[in-house]
Amino acid sequence: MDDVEARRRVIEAADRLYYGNGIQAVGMDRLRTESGVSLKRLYSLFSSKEEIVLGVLSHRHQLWTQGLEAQVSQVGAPQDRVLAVYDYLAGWFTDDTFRGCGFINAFGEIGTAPSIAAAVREHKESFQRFMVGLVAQAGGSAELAGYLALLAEGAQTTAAIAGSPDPARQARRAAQTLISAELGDRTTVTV
Amino acid sequence: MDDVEARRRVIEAADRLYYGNGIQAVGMDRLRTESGVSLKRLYSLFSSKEEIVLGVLSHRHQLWTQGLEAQVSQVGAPQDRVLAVYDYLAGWFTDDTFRGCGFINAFGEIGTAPSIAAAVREHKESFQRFMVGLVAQAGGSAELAGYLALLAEGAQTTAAIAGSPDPARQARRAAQTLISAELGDRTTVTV
DNA sequence: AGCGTAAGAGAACGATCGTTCTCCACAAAA
DNA sequence: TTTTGTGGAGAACGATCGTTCTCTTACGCT
Repeated sequence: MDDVEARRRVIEAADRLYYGNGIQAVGMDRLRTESGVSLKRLYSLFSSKEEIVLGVLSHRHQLWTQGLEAQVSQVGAPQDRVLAVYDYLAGWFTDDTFRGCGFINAFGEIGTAPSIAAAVREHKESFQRFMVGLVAQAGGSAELAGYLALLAEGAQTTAAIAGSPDPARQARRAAQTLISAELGDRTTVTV
Repeated sequence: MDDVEARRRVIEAADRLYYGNGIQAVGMDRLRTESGVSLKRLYSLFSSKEEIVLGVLSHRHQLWTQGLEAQVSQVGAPQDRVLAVYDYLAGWFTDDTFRGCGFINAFGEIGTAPSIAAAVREHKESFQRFMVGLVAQAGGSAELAGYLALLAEGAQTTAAIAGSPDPARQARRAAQTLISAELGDRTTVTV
């Protein structure tokens, strides 16, 4: 097993364990057992647990971004591409391992560590930028994109706590209303 | 110091420490030191740390509810009473100890404990009911109330992570748009 | 074959976790 | 004054934390 493969196994196991149980609740011994990577190797690949957490967040950011872009790319009409964000959320919320946004959870638990707080902030800023671009393609303002991002964030926490995927559809309908209010209804082409 | 006063000191210290540092990061020794209540007394007042966390959540629920109702009660016009929710958030977000919603944080960190998850769920359901009532007074639907609750939830996490109180005002403007879309603009009386 | 070295398993380290127990001081009752 | 008992301070408990170290095995090189 080379270093690349070992890192992959560690990050994958850590992501699953930290996300499902909380970060502090999972010790290095458990991570060793479930990743199959010895403690010595773990500490040669990562300098500390905090580095592993940062690696997990980076990995999660990639998965999120790729999944989101894949969902959006399946849709053509600019306004529907914006709404596809909430369809992506709806699919995620029905995953039975769903337990809210891993970044928000990490921030609440160990956001006092500056490097963790920074990683979470960057992820959320990246999502904001993504929404601004997507909304701009539909002719909408950055202000509108901010509203739609708030709805997406609210849907994530509400779905996690209520244990229901419904907030995704609810957020989608609210987004439709906000888009229509700024842009008018463009489901039929106007010239 | 009677039991009532001792409980008050424990809950107050625990709330401050857990909210500011995360729950698992604060041990019973620190809680003993900062509350001034001995470990023996602590365990005669509460059967376990989990009971203390539940007490903190209950206390936080009371503070939140009272503060919210106080803010809303200062306003007369039904639509403005709805918007006062976001003014309450704006005030909270500027508190320099603000670190997001304590319930969301607790859920992410130790939501695997059923009693904690239940307490968080009840708090959020209570807020949903509050919004439904408030929106109904303005002639709005439960569906609209759901949208406005999502905005409030999203504003809390976004403000915490971005470290800015601005999402409160952003959510307020989005809420205004959603209210106008369902009810029309009622800032001047229409007959 | 003999030697050097990297990596494995997991014991060990000091610290701290939640919880319990011991010991002592002081106040009320006899 | 002596006895009894309640509650405080904090030591102690076993477990587990993140991290390091030891010991052993096994493989590459000459």
